[in-house]
Amino acid sequence: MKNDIQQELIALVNASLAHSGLAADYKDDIFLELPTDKRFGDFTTNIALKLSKELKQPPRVIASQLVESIRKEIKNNADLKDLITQVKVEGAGFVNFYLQENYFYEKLRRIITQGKEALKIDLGKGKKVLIEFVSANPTGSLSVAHARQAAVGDCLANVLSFIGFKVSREYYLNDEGNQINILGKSVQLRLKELKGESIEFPQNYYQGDYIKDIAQEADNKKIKEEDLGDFAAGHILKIIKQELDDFGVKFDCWYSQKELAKSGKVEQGFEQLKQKGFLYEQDGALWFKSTAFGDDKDRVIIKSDGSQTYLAPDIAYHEDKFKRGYSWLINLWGPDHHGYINRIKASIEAFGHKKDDLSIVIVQLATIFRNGQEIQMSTRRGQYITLREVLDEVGADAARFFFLMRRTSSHLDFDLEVAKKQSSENPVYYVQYAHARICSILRSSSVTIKDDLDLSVLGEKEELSLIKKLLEFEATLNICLVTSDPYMLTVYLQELSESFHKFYDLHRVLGQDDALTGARLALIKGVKIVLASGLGLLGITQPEKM
RNA sequence: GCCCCUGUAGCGCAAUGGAUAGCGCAUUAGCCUCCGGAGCUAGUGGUACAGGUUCGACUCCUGUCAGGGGCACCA
Repeated sequence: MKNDIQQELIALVNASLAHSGLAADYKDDIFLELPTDKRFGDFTTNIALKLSKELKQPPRVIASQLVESIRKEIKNNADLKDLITQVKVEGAGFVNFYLQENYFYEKLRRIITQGKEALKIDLGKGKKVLIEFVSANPTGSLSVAHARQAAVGDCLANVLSFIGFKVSREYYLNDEGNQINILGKSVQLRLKELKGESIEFPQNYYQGDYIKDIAQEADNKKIKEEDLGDFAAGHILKIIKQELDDFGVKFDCWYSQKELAKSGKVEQGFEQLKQKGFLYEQDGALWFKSTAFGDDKDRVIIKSDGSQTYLAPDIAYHEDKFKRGYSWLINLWGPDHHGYINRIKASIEAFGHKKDDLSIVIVQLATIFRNGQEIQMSTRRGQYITLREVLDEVGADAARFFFLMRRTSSHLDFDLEVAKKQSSENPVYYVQYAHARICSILRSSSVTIKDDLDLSVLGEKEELSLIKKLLEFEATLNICLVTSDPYMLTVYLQELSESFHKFYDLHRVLGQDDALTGARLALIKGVKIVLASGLGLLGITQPEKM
C-alpha cells in the first residue's frame, strides 16, 4: 500500500475530470482529509461545488457525472481498486470516498512499529529558518509577556524542526544604547544611596529592588562608574538565561547589538541603501524612504543630533540574518511593535528580498488572574508579574501549556489557581493523565505486542475513531505551519485525550482474549506515541505516573 | 484621528470557506466487586448588530456598537 493516498486520489480525480470532459487540471485545493467520524467519508472533494458556476449545472449533477467517471478509473487502478470501498455523492454535492478499514490499521501499525518517526512529514525540505523571539532588554527579569513569547517561539521552532525545517532560535540582545545608560544611572544612584547620600530617584529609572542588589555587588567588586551599565546588563542577562533555562527554552544564538555596531555592518547597510536611492537627508536627519514599499511615512535612521534610532541597527540586523543563509525569518514581537512591521518589511524589500521572507508574529499579552480576579501588580519584584513568579507557582509544564492554548494573536487569560488544579478543568492534567493512564495499563500487561498482529479486530466505533484521531496529528502540524502558530497542537491533544478516555471507559483492554487484548494494547500504544510526541513538541513532560 | 487584536451558552474558550457549531466550568441526573474516578454518560443553554461576496459564512468584505492594546527624530 502506498503512503500518499491523498496524492493518488487527487491524481485520480484530475484524470476523471479530464476523461469525463468536465474540466482540465485542478491539482490542489480539491481535497480535504476528514478522518474523523463526525464527517462523511474518509476523504472528500468539493470540486463539483466549485465547478457548478462555470459549468452552469447544479453541483449534484456534476458530482454524479464525476463519480461515474471515477468508478471507471478505479477499476483500472490496481492500488486503489482494493482500497476504496465506496465513492458517492452526498450533501450539497460532495464526492466522498470510503476506504477499506485496513488502510487505517496499516497506518496504526506504522506508528507502533516506527514510533515517532512515522509521524514525521517533510514539509520543510531542509529550508533554513531563523526564529527570533523574547529579545527582551537586559534591564530586568522577564515578564509574562516575554514568557508567552518564549513558549510560543520555542514550540513553533520544535514543530518546524519536526516537519523538516532547519531551525535556529535567536535572541537579539539590546546590550547598548539608551536603556543600558539608564540602567547604569539607576545603579549609580542606588550606590550613592547605599553610601548614605540622600537621593531623588527619577520615575523613568529602573525601580525594582534588584537594582539595589546589583549596586551592592558593584560596590564589592569596585566597578568603575562608566562600566556600571554593562556590569548591570551582564548581571541581569545571567538571571534571564537562568529563567529561560528553567522554562525549558534554549537559544542557539545570542546576537549582540553592541557587536553588530562594532562590526561596521550598520554603515555598510546605509551605503547599500544609499546606492539604491532609498536614503535622503532632511532637517539635518537621515531618512529611510520606507514609503517606497507601502509604509505610511518615511522613517528617521540618524537623528539630527547624529545618533542612530533603533531602526538603524535593526535594518542591518535583518539583512545580516539573510546573509547568514536563512531564507525564512520569523520574528515574534509584542503588540506594541505592530506599527513597526511595515518599516522593517520595507527595509528587507529595499535589500531585494520578498516581503514574505519575513513573517512577523504578534504575540498578544497575557493577563494573569487568581480565582477570577485580575492581578494588577507583582507584590515581590516591582512593576510587573514575572516569568519567575509564574514558574514558582504553577511549574513549567502548566505554564507552557497555558501560554500556548489560545491563538497567539488573541489576548490570553491565565488563571494561576486553575493552572494548579488537578482536574479536568485543567487541560494540562487532562492530557498528561491520559498518557500516564496508558503507561499504567501497559505496565500491568504481560501480553507482548507483536509487529504482525491482526489489528482488524479493532472494529468498535470508539476504536476506529481513535485511530482516525491519531492520523489527524499530521494535519494539525500542517495547520501550525500555515498559520505560524503552534496553538492548534494544544487543541488537538485535548481532543485526542478525550477520544482515548471515551474508548477506555467503554472497552476493556486487559483480560480479553489474547488477540483482542494485543490489538487494543497496540492501539493505546499508538495513542501514547502521538501524545508523547505532541507534548514533546509543546516542551511539556510526558509523565508515566502522576 | 489613524492602526492592531477581540466579540460564539451564565463564565472561559474551540471549529484549515463546507455537511448536525464542539469542549471545560457552573448547574441537574447517573456510572467504580473490574486495566488509574485526575475519568465517563445524559440534560440545560448559541454565532453582538446591519448589509455584501459565495453553491455554501462563526470564518472573507463594508459599516455600526462594545471591550483591550498601540501611535515618537523612544527602545
